[in-house]
Parts: sequence; C-alpha cells; structure tokens
Amino acid sequence: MEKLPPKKNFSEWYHELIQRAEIMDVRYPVKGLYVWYPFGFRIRKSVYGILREIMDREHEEVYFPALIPETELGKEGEHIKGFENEVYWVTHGGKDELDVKLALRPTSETAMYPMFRLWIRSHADLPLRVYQVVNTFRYETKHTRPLIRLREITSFKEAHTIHATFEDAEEQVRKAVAYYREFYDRLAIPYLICKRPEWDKFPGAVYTIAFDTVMPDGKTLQIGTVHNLGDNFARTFDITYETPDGEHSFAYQTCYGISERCIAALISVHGDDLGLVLPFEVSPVQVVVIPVLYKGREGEVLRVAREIGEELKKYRVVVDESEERPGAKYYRWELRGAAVRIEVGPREVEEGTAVVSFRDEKRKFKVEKEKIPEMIEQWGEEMRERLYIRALNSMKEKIVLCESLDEVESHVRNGVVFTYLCDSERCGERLDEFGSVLGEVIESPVSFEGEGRCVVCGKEGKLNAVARTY
RNA sequence: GGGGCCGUGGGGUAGCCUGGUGAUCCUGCGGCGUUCGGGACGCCGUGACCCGAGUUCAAAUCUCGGCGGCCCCA
Repeated sequence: MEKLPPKKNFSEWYHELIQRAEIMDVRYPVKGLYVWYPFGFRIRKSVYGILREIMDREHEEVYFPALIPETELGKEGEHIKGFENEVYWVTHGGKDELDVKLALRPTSETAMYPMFRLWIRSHADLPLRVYQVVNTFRYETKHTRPLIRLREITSFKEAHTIHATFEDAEEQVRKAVAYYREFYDRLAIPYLICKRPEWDKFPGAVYTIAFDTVMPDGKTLQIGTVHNLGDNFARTFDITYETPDGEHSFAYQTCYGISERCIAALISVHGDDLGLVLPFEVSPVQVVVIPVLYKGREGEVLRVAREIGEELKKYRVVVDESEERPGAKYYRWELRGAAVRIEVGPREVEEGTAVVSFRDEKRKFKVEKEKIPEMIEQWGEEMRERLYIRALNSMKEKIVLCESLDEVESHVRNGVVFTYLCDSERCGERLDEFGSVLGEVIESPVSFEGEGRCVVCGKEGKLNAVARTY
C-alpha cells in the first residue's frame, strides 16, 4: 500500500483519504455527486445515530417529499431569491411537459410549511418540533468536493419548529445551539459560534447563528446553522393558531440543520498522515485484534485472539486473521481509523496479556487479558478527550486578533481573523474582499474583548470573525 | 463572473511538443511457495489511452465539440 500524501497538503490528503479509506467513491460520472462506500456509510450511521439520539429527545422524525411545486417554492420572496440560481427543476413527466414545474428541494421550508398550515389549528398544537434526514439538491457552480460542496447533499438533518411567540422561538434557538454543541463535543470537534451578518443570513430568516470549525489549511467549514424565522414564513404560508382567548395569531418558527459536512469535519480535524483518526464512539472499527502468527504457533495465538474478540462483541470489533504481516495490518487499520488496537502473539499467550495501543498515540502497553473488557469504555472516553484537546489547541493557533486592515489581509491567508466591525454592510464588504465575514462572535475557544473600534471606519464595533471559507 | 492546466489499467504516473516499437514505472488485485513483533521476498497472472467528430496511409499524441477533474484571479 502506498503512503498517503502528508496532511499539510490538505486538499490532496483529503481527496486521497476519502477514496482510500473507502468513505466516498468520487468516480460517479456526475459532477458533485458521490457514492457512499459501505465503510463510509458506517461512519455516517454512527455519527447520525448520535444526532438522532439528541434530536429524538424533543423532536419527532418525519418525511416530506423531495419535489416542491414552483408555486410554493416561489412564495417567500427573499427565500426564493436566495436559492433560485441553484435549483434543479423537474420539467417533464415522461414526454409530457408538466403544468407546474417541480423543484428538487434545496431545503424543505416550502415543502413543509404549507402542510404545517393544515396541521396547526390552536395553541394546543404548539410547539411543533420535527426533523428529517434527507437529501437536498443544489446546482453548485464552484468546485464541488466530497462531503463539503455537493450537488446532492445526501444527509441533511433539518429540524423545523413552530411556536406561539417570538420568545418561545428564541428559547428554541438557544436549545438548538445547545444540542449542536453537545453533538460536536461528542465528536471532539471544536467550533466557533457566530451570528451571521445581515447580508449573509438564511434567506427569509430574522437572523442566523452558525457553527464553523477550522480546517487544517486555515479555511473554515460551516458545520451547522440555526435560524430564527420569526413570523416571516408564517405570514407567507398563513400559519396561524387560535390563542386561548380565541384570537388568531401568526406562529413563530425556527429551523436548524446539519449536513454530512459534520463528517468532513470529523475526518479533517482529527486525521493524520497515516489516515483516519476517529473517536471511539463513531469509529466503524472500535477495536481491531491483530494476531501475530508464527509458524507452528498459529493455533494458540488465533484461539486467544478470537477469545478477545468474542469478549468485546458488544463493540464493533474485527479480528484480522488475514495472511499479511503484522506491520501491514497496522497500517491498514490505521488508515481506517480503528480506535483501539490489541496485538496478541506467542509471548502474550504465555503471559495471559495483550499489547494495547490507541490510534492517536505512539505508545503501546501491556495489559492483562481479563482487564480489557472493563477498560475499553474508559479508554474510548480518554481518547475522545485527547482528540478534543489536540483539535482545540490547533484551532486556537489558527485564530489571531487583528487591529488593522493590513493585518487582516495577511493573517486571513493562514487562518481565522478576529477583528472589530460595525453594523454597516459597507464595512463588511470591505472585509469580504479578504475572506468572508462569519459574523459576530458568540462563542469561541479564544476570548477577546467583545467591543472595539471598527477596523474599517473606526466607529463602535463588535468582535467579528473573518476567514476564508469552504 | 474571468483566466489557465489536465483526462492513459482499480489508484498514482511516463510517453504527447516532433503522429508509426510489444504503451513505462510504482501500487493495488488474484494464485502458488517460503515467511510473519511496524508496509517481507520469489514466481505466475490480471488490467488502461474519457466520449464523439475531423485531419491522416497511420492518432494516446494534431484540430474541434461534449463530459469530467484541478488551480489561480474577482
């Protein structure tokens, strides 16, 4: 097996790793569409398992159609303006042209909200909280990249909620942010939380809060968004409810989403020159047992290796009985991000021990064989903590506070710039020349004063993040 | 939005400028044997010129178009 390109050549590394670790097959003959390999799909399954577990606490899972009639998609003015250039249209059924064109959903507000209008009658129907995990389509014209910029987003988890009052919607936004925090904490992925500037919010929203993580090359990746929609969509789609005293009132809505970019972040943030590094909880191979086979000793070694595998069967375990030499097996499973490796050879069989090592460390150590099952969980959690600290430190290194436009211009090439910015779109546009304004910093691993002089015009400004983005 | 580069076995490549050889090398994959504590070795086998049109006696190589990929600038 050939070596992977070093991670410092991030683009190359990412592309090769995705293919070689069998996450996505990038050879599908349509731009921007990729195939999930079985191995990649197992990562997706465990990551989305966590997301579903979190969502299921107070949302119901639903499924809405992928096709949206043009008449509904076009109702909300700002919304359609934001998406019209990237919508795929279904124009024909067989040979007949359709009377009303059908859009492949770029997102599902306009599929859901006409139905919510029928579902919501009274205050007793509120709040309504649902989510779905679906594919969405966007005709991307820039470079597409597996898991990051797609024409078919295959794994869009979108939640939609409806409330009686703006304050209730505000409260839901806070909860959604907390859910996403928990999700990314479990994946050991650090993030910035920003309030997107007015000109970059979700089309149709009152405001947008976004999670961004920092990739190895210093560009940021948006990995989650939370939108307070106010009553904008309720007014467009006529979603009203009857209050306890018989009045009719428009409802207030939120929506928030996470796509397979969370998996792109997982791979990019933790991976190393040898391949995938995945937290124990989501690795498709949580434990790999490697028997070290010597001529004449194969039987006993294999027997013990299988025993260990059997005792750990509540985890995702592989006992690698293939004919390769141990070294080749180590590299193979390191590429695939097996979290814990257990080696058993003739020596260990005699001692009743095994050699244990973790994917994120060079260290190897001996453990009594019987102790392994009770230690696994703890090792997994310790590994998650190590990964998180390492990722956090590397993110902190890439954030710099800048107090002049020259500094912004030079630093944004290598990472994230924090600087002060007033509310004017003009000043924002000036910064957008260097990268993208991510917005007002709400939460960050690096803290600076929240207010200062706008780096462009010198008026009162707030702490904002600027970065090159994916 | 503008510009540039590229498409060769499963992956990565040489060859293309200057048309003509049995299309190069690494890797992977299958088989056999000797091995096995960080990418073993030997032997055998497998497998490619993106698609279409054109120029030509002859096209991986030249021209045009399509599709796909990468990079730079705004």
